[in-house]
Amino acid sequence: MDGQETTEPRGPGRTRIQERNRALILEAGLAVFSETGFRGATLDRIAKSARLSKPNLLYYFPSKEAIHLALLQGLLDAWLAPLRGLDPEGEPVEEVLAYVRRKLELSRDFPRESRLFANEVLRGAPHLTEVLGGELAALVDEKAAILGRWMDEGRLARLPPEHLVFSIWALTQHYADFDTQVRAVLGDGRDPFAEAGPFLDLLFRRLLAP
Amino acid sequence: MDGQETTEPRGPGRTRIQERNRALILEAGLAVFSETGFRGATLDRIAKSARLSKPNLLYYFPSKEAIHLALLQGLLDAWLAPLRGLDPEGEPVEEVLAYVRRKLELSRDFPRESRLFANEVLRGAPHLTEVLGGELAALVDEKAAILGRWMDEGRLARLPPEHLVFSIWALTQHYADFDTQVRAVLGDGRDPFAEAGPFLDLLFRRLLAP
DNA sequence: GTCTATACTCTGATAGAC
DNA sequence: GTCTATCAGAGTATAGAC
Repeated sequence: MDGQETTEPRGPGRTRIQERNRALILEAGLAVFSETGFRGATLDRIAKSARLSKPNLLYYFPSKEAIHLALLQGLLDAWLAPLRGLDPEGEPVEEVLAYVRRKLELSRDFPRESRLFANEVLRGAPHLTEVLGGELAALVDEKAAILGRWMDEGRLARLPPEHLVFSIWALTQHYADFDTQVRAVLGDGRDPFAEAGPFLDLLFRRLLAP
Repeated sequence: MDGQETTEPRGPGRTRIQERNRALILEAGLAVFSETGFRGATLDRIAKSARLSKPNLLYYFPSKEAIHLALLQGLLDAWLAPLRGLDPEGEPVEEVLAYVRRKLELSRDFPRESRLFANEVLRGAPHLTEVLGGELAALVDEKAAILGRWMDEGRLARLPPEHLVFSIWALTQHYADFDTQVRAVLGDGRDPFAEAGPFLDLLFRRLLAP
């Protein structure tokens, strides 16, 4: 998700080369895993994409699974950041709209990360069970409580708060995960994300107006 | 999607056993492909699930790809039927709501089919390119025109019609494809689909009211 | 730190007996 | 129609030279 080795602090005892190669492998792994899922990905293709030999890959990561886990871990913070940013002190409708916008930007700017995540959840999320039931569920609970309070105060239309969150996830991620289908329907020359922005803005404004 | 060999017409020159085994293989293929995607699925697992030997599998289908293609083909009609059912003579809001309901029922009753489809589109839909750009795009164009007409007549809120369709797909399929995540957030003892029904009803009623 | 070579398993697919 | 046996290739991972 970034590549600045000069500013990024290095792990304990890691040389610049090691940092660089780890980054190369993660970048390659992201490309391959997001396309074919965990089981469909092969070390051969990751190695080729990273321009490293297969054994060299396994010098940096003990296994294929380790690469996958490292990617998912690194992804999660960035993925949950927009929801974390929902400010209980803010203006309700605008707060939710800002969340929708940030989430749509993630879909636009990091579609491979979105698909990596989608692939994992589709499988039943074997590498994410603890996170989904723990960190994620807790975060949604916390923010759902805020949304519920706003609804009680009449500052937001009454809706099941968790499903409101699901609807934001579904609508924004759809443009990354189903990109192929969206483009097939819209045809060439149209920009799905440019159209999705105003559409989702309008949708949630209508939905949430108290 | 069904199993009644007695009422279902048989293909040309197929015995009852052949029909039955083909159905067994497709059922097993659906289970495996929907979990791990095309590349992640193996003939071994499909064979085991169908309780047939691997060569016997390949007696009925010439290749792994053929099983996958047969599944996708069989799926598409059922998948597009709800949208086809959108009646230009009906009452606009109720027509769209009926479509949403039928689509959500598909997600609830055929989640594996939904995930099979999601897996394929996530990969870039190599086995569906013609269909997406052809049949699907044409159907959406046709129905988008109807929606646009209703909007012109002031019987439906003005929205980009294609994105309205995308939003229906995204919101209904989310409950099948991200079932793991939804359940992790909601916790045990809650029924995602029972809650999603009224929620989506409310959402689209608010969104579409002229 | 990186490579070649290789062990060993799994995978899709075929041959041929019954 | 179904099975056992088997193939060639791809898969993950390791050993060991440099």
